[in-house]
Order: sequence, then C-alpha cells, then structure tokens
Amino acid sequence: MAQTVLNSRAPSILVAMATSGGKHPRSDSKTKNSGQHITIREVAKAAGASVSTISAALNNSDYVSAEMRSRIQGAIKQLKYRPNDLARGLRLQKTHTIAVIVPDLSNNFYVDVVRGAKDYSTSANYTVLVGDSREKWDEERDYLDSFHRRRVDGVVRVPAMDALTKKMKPILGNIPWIYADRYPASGDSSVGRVGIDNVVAADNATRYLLSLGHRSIGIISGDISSGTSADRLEGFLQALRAANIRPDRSMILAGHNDIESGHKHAMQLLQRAQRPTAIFCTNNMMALGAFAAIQELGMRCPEEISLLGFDDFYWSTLLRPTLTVVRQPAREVGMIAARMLIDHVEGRSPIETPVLLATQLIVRDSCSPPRQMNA
Amino acid sequence: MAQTVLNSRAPSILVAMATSGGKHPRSDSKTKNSGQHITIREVAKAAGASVSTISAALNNSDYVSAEMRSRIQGAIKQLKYRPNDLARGLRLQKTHTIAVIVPDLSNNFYVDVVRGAKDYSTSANYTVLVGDSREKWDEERDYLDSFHRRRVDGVVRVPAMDALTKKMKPILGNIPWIYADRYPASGDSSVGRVGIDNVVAADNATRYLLSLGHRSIGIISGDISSGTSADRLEGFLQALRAANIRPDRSMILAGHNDIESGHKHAMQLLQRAQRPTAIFCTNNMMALGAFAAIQELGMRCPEEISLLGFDDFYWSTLLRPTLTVVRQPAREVGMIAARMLIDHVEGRSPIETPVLLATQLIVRDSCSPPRQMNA
DNA sequence: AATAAATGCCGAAACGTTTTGGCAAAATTG
DNA sequence: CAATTTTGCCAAAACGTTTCGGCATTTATT
Repeated sequence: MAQTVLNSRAPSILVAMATSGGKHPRSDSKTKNSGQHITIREVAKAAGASVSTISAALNNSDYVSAEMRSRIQGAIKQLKYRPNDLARGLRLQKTHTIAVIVPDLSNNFYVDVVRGAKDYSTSANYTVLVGDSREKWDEERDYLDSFHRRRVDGVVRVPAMDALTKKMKPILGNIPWIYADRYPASGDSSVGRVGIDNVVAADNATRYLLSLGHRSIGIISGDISSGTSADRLEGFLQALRAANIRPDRSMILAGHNDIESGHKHAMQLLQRAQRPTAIFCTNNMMALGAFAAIQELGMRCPEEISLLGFDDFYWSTLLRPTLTVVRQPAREVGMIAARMLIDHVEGRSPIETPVLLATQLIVRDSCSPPRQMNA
Repeated sequence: MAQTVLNSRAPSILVAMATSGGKHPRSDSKTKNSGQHITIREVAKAAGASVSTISAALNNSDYVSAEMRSRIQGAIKQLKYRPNDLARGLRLQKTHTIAVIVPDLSNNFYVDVVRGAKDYSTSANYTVLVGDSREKWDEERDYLDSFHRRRVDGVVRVPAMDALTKKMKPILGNIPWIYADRYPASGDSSVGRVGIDNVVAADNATRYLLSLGHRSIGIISGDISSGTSADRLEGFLQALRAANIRPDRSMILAGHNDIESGHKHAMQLLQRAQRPTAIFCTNNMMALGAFAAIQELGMRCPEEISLLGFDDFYWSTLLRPTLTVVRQPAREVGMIAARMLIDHVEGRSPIETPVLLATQLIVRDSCSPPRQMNA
C-alpha cells in the first residue's frame, strides 16, 4: 500500500510528458467513429437500422415498429449508448437546462434555494447547473458567462452583494433570468422575481420585539443597493413608526451580509454608552456574527440583550440560547423561481410578478423582555 | 408549509410583463441564422472575413494579421458574440469541464471540497459542474448520467453512503473519475483517490482521549461499506490496542453519517447502565446529532461526557461547549482531486495514488478528563 | 532574378444529433 | 381491383464550431 502523504501546502507539480503524440491512433477501422463514445450511428449499425430511425425510437415518437424498437433497445443496452447532449442541444437549439447562481453555498439558506430549484426542474425535465459566486461579482460574471456559452435556457439569479448594480443584458444576452431572494433596487429584470415580502417580514419581527417591551432596538441590515435589504429596513422603520418610536439613526447599521460585518456592527452597538436592548439582524450570517460578539463580550442573551435573526439553520437549536428567527421558505423560493423561469422558457403564460411568499417568525430563546431600565 | 403566492401590494416594481408575444418575430432576413444567438458566421460577415479566420483569431493561434484581428475584435464586441460551447465541445470532442458530485451540500465540509475543486479547475482552465446527491444513490446516478451525456472530461466523486457498492463503468463509460474523501471498500476506481489518512487521524484522536484518562470510549462510526469509515474504526481500535484496552463491541455503533443516526446512537450509548466517558463521532453530522442528544439528556459536556467530532464547521466555536474535532483539509482534498483528474485527462503522468493528506486535531472545550469513577 | 518559404486567408468537412421530405410496402377504402 | 391512405423506414440537411488542405500573395534565400 504505497501511500503518499502530501502536505496540504505542497505545490509539487509533476510535469508534463509530451502532450499529444503526432499520430492519432485510429484503432477501429470498422466504424467511422474514432474515439471515446459510441454514437447513434454505431447503434444504427448494430441494430441494422438507419440513424434517423434510432433517433425516432429514442424520442419515442413517430412510426417505429415494435420489432425494430426492441432491436434498437437491445443495441442501445448492449453498446451502453448514451446520447450526446452537446449535439442534441446544438441541433435543438435548446438545452433543457437552467442555471442557478447563488452568492454563498456555505449558507444553508441558499443550499435550500438550490435544492428547491433543482427539484422543480427535475420534475419538469430540466437539469440545473449551479454557481456559487461567494459574494463576488467577478465570480458571478464568470459563471454567467459560462452559462451563456453553454446555452442554458434560463437562469435563476441571486446576485452577489456587489453585483446589484450590474446590468445583465450585456452578459446574458437573450437568455432570460429571474431574481430569487435578493433583487436590485434598480429594476433591471427579465422574467421577474420571487422572494418574500420583506417589508412585512421585518415589520412583524420588529413588532414582536416591541411587544416584548423593547424600545431601543438596533438593526444590522444589508446594503441598500439591495432592494431586499432596503425593504427589510423599511419594514423595521414602519413598525417603529407605528409604535410612535422615533428611529435612532445611529442604531441603524448597514452590514454586508457576512459574519464579519455582523460581528463588527454588533460590537459597535453593544459597546455604546446607550446600548440597545435588542438587535435585529436581517440575514443569518450577520446574526451569527452578532451572536459571536455577544458571547465574546460575555453578555447574557437574552437577559441583557435580545437577538433576532433572519433565516433558519438546521442547527439553530444547538446554539444557546436557541435563536429566534424569521424563517423564509427557502426551498419554495427556489422551486417557484424555477417554475416561473421554465414557464417563461416554454412560452406558458407567466404568473404575476413579483411573487412574494409569507414568512414565519420562529420564536425560540434569544429574545425576552428587556431588563428593567435601571437594573 | 409556507403559504404561496401573495402578491398583495406591489412595492417597488410594477414590472411590465411584456414577455413574448404569440408570434415569433423573425426580424432579420439578412443572416441565415434564425434565432436567438449570434454565431461566428455573423461575426465573419460583420468583419468581412471568413468563418475559419474568426475561429483562428478566437483561438488566437495561427496567422491572423493585426489589422484583421482588430476588425474581428470590433465585430465581436459590437455584436456581443459569445462562443457556443456545445458546438465547440462537439467538434473538439472535449468540453474542458469536470464534474464534482458530493453527497450533501448542506454539509460545509463538502462545500469546501467543491470550492477547492472549482478553484483548481479554474486555474487550469476547466469549468466544473456540481452535483448534490443528498446521500441517495438514485440522485447520484441521475447526476452522473447527466454528466456523461454532457460529456464532461472527468468526475470527482464523493459517493453517497448507499452508493459505495455500485459499479461506475456501466454509468460513466470511458469517463475517468477519482474518489475524494470517501471511497468504496471494494477498489473500483479509475484515476485513484485522495483523502486523508483516516487510520492515523482516528488513531491520533483516540490517543488524545486516552491521554485525558478515558478508558471507556464509545464510537459512532459510518457504515463499513465505506473504506473511509472502516479506516477510521480501524484507527480507533488500533489506538485502543496500543493502550492495552480491549475494545467493547457494544461501544461500537455504525451510523449513517447523518444527524439522526448520531443522535440515535448517542442516546443509546448514554442511556446504558455502563456508559462511556467519551464519544467519538467519525463525521461532523453525527457529532452534531450526538451533541443534540447530550443537550437533550441534560448532561454536562465535557464534565459528564466528552465529545470528539470530525470535520470543522465555521460556526463550531459558537456552540457551548466549543467542539473538539479532527479537522480535515477539505479544500485541499478538492483541489488535489481536481488536479489529479485534470492531469489524467490531459495525459500527464499521474502522481501516486492514493493521496492522503494530514489532519489536525483541533482541541477546544468538548473533551476533558473523565470524572472520578465513583462520582 | 528565379526559386523557395513563409504569411494571410478561405472553403469544406467533420463532430452527433433531430427533422424534413420522400419512398416503398402494407393496409384501407371506393 | 384500383386508388388512396397509413405505416415503416431512410438519406440528407441543418445546428456552430475547429481543422485540414489549398491558394494566392508577400518575403526570404540562393
């Protein structure tokens, strides 16, 4: 058992032999096909039929006699024939493929969006390609470009945070796309968008905090180039106004939807002389950052500070305290996005857009009434 | 069970739904191309050159004059031409694409594997397709089939747990594949495999528990149809033997690498009359399940029970206690798998296989010396 | 200056499918 | 039984690239 143990750093590249030999070794003289894969042509030969008949049998339409059909099946099985989707897509001018690009696959919310899109697509006989931009426009652009070159039939897009102002038409051309979850404040769109009703979600969440007695609430929201973040902030403010509380601008911080900015801004809020009694984070990563900040400062949650997050994790209940969050129907967002996109692609009449799904406030342990003011 | 479609109020965008009319508007009578995308042919026309010259310029090889080249660039930019990778792949009999299939994208370990593979591939001018089998062979097979039909140049495979006995050749044909992380006990392989040295990783981890004074250690390992799990169990036993401890078979439980089986088996271990003082879980999901079980039973960790896991999470430090784990270089596993696969695809001489990377024991708070026996 | 070689470009043939129009034979009709 | 339709199959033309062999020019070599 010769086991090579490589240091993870080891860059050792064992190099190149001659690339391609001068001669192309044509081994089989029987069939014209030179290479790797068996083609419909070889199936035809084996079944004693013509190429077009094989194709007809494959797309089981048309007139193919039962006998011929079974002969073809036999040949296919025996040769282990697999259709070439490149050729198919080229000829058909249709790939039966959609792409889904999300900003962060390590965020389970987006994994669920992807899975939703995948499941719907599968049921509609489409396959999906997934991209993971890691919140970087450059990566997103590269993915979109690649999707374009592969001629996907459409894309479900959750833009990276720094990509919200980018124009899509130059990148995607005629390929339709739909926004899921996030969407740009500027209304560049193609098929529409699906997400949640961010305003009412944030409004409800904030009302919950108010109902507990909180009057001084900090919010760590996303960048307002995102319509999503803007809406959540809007909902927050709306709830405050409804309760006749004047929002304190210094309590409103714009993060970047990642752990770091959640942490940074929570630190900032918590170390003020007049600190809030509750913090509302408008996405899950920032909530995690805030959670960490609270732990670091040794503050007791929820006794000293309440924390309200967005999006649920499957491991939310393992944290102490367990996290109270606004749960979004991630999977449904993905499913509906895929559905709308595919409907559009297939020329079916579109449903109204934007589609806004309802959220749910999952009350757990991280929020409680604030301590007495002078405690 | 979210409520669906609530359009209620249209917040920012009223969105014109001017999508496709019933008729297909054939606007351009000039070019032969009927449809969506601009082709190299139209670029040729615009640049006043032949198709083959455009191609030559594109693959910037060959003899193309500077003047012609810039004229072509101009036409490309103006028409927003994007090469069609379907046609390209068909002609070239090579897609410059590899696929990566992992069993669970909601497990961050695999996200990192994917990202590693993606980053290496990008640097080598390959793109990657990712599949997420959710631990189900059926889904994995469908993905592999799709990859085959797309004629990917190779696949990095982390098999689903119930897929370890399946033969690949019938599915993938001549497409080469490499195992990453998990591998089947039966040595069906193509390019080789890359992972960690599971035996020594588990051995080291176990020795650590022994060094703390634990003598009664439960292990929740994966199914032994997985070579990976078998190796980890082997390392565990090896460490016990080296310490002259006779392994207690009833302390060895085979889980399924998911939260549920971690939970179930931990419950079982913890509710025995003679319960272990430490539990070793050989993957991260099972560790989480065990963690939950401990919390549920209201046991104090590490005082009453030590817990040692596999794989790190980015949020491991948010749990209380923080988790002591064996950290695997997930990203490197992905990178090296991609490297070996691409090397193979391009006919370079392969490095020795299997490639086994070193792990690291991350000591945090979930393990401590056991309480006095009679406490 | 005559020849050879390099340069710059092009037409046509693939790559593996699907589709269209056609052609026989069989089945149906009058 | 003749005329028609249906059935079963096939050949060839696309789809958008790359590559191979040519063919003119120009440039280099005697």
